[in-house]
Amino acid sequence: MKFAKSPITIQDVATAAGVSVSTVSRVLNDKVDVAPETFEKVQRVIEELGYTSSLAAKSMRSRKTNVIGLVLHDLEQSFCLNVVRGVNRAIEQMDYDLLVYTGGNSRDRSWAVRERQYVSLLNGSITDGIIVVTPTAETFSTHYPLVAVDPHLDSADFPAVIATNHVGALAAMEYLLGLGHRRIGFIGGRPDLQSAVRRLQGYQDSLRQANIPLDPDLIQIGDFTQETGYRCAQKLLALPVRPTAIFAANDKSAIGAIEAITEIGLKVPEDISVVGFDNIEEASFVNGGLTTVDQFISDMGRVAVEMLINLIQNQPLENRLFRMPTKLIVRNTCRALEPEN
Amino acid sequence: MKFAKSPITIQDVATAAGVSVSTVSRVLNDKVDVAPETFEKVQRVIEELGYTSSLAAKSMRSRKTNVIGLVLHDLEQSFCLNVVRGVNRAIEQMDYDLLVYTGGNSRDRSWAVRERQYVSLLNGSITDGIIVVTPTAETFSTHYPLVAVDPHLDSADFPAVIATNHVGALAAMEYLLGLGHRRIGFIGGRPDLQSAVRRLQGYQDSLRQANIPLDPDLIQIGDFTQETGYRCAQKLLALPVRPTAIFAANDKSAIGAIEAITEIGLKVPEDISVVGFDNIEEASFVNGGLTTVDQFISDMGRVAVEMLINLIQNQPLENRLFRMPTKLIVRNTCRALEPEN
DNA sequence: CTGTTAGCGCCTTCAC
DNA sequence: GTGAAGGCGCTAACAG
Repeated sequence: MKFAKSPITIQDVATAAGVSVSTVSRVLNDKVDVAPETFEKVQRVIEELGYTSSLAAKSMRSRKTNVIGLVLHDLEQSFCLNVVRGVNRAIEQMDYDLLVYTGGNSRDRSWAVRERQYVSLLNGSITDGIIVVTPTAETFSTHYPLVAVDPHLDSADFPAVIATNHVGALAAMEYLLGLGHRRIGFIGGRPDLQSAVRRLQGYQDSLRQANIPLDPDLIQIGDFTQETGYRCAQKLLALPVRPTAIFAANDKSAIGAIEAITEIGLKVPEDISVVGFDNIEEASFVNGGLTTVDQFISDMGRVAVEMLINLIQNQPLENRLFRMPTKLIVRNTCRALEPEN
Repeated sequence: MKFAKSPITIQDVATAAGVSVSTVSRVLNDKVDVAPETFEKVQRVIEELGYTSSLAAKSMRSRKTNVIGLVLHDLEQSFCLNVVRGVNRAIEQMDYDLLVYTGGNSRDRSWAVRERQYVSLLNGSITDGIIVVTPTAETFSTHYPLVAVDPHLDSADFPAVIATNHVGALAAMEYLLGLGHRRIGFIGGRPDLQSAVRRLQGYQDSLRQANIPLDPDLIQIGDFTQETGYRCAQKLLALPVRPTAIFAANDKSAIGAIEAITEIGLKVPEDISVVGFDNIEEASFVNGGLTTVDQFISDMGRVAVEMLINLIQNQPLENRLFRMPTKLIVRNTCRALEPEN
């Protein structure tokens, strides 16, 4: 493979095929008005020369690229990953391509800047519309369609699809309370994430509603990773009065927690019940099946794509804010508390 | 936020600032020949109007975008994820931006086509160069720099950085053999991946070298996930004569294997030794620390970026093929076999 | 059916 | 120091 700095242009193809550039353009864009033989000849030359039209030039002229952009902070969280998965699947159906920009989990404060910068850089130029996942910036300057997934503010001034984190947490807690648990530990996630905050609120609200006093010792804040889940659980287990159940703000933490519980010789669910949040793939087989709250993350990606494409095609949006419902998935990590307790 | 279809152009800025487009262009590109006051005025107008220059138009004119592309099949494998991480970190140092294209783990055969398509689409048009991770296609038609990470063929006709999978597997096996193990199970990965094949070869070669007959029952093929690691281990454990050690072709599989081992009441490393491959983050704390082979995946990303940027800047490449060394990381999942065995 | 023409938004000479 | 003009590769009229 040579890296000759001599890109083949539509002009080269035209000359080689003995036609005009517009004819080549027509072939490229599958226009009908081309003689079959001409079409084939041009096609052959394109093949031979290994020509590909320049996205840059094309988009500049036609103001339409059929490419949608995805801007996300971090590819390492399962949340983002699952959104990408959903977006990808949805994109494949439609006739669009996907370009992802990610800042590479650099947790610096300047992310909001780069986020905005990327939106302006791509949108309307190389991209017909953009999906921003858990945006940090509160506003974007783009004249082109933009949809956010799980933004920090509900009052965001752009269309968004959000997870019903609070409702989901309530459902999990309700279940645990229904099983008779009163002393329930909580393993939280990064406080800078909307989802983490909301789940914690759900935890607290349902306790309050059940007239159970909040015990700050029962709340351990991690960062949504398995490792901190493990460490937070250790702290919970070291408490003078151990919780009978643990609600982890995501599945990864829950898995870490189960690890910690198992390690000290206790069993899930016999000794301690555990509920997670997310319903990631692993959840289905960890410890015989983790009871968790499904928030249909990849569906959020799909919905975002649908909204965006509607916007791109100038179709009306039925809802500027789509709330993705959550669903409690009961598996094998919870157990009713014995009456003696 | 409004999506008015009226992108602000350099012309709008020029008019608003009462200067010509070329002056604005000069300001944009930090040219020296601009009066300080003019500079500031233009800058202010740009700010006010929220103007961002079009990547498309810019790249078309100047044939240089300072954007590099990353094409990868699948974002869900830890290998790819770690490469992305390394690339991201390296990119941040240099003055480049990164655009990722991923096919969204669709394992269909048409990936090679889309891969090539994307390379042509982006390269030289929107991208100054491209890194392809574990390419499926054997050749790419681009006149611009391209570097592959872990390609299938050694004989690839593009610069590449490859993992020394075979050497790494030998090291792991040597270690296990040195501990006295003779009956060693192997959990493989997807056979369509070069890395999986090489690690299996390493397993077989070292056995052969130690004059230990190959037992096909000891080789279970998974797909690099924790789940299949778990299932493969179950099969290994169900064997009439159980292996005393298991070499898993990646850490995820190893973790699944440990799960299976623990589940039937056996202990790692007391009853069975386990070695992984990759040294992913989790490896440091699973089961008190997983002994594994570090292949410095994110460094591979960094090296790829360095090679690519050299290529872009027309600097000579010292090596067209960079072999990333591997290193055995001894932790707590292996144990010397008692002499009685 | 096909060629000619006119820009898309920007950068780069070249004048002034 | 600044403006005017040309052209990057392409598509979309409009002619023929």
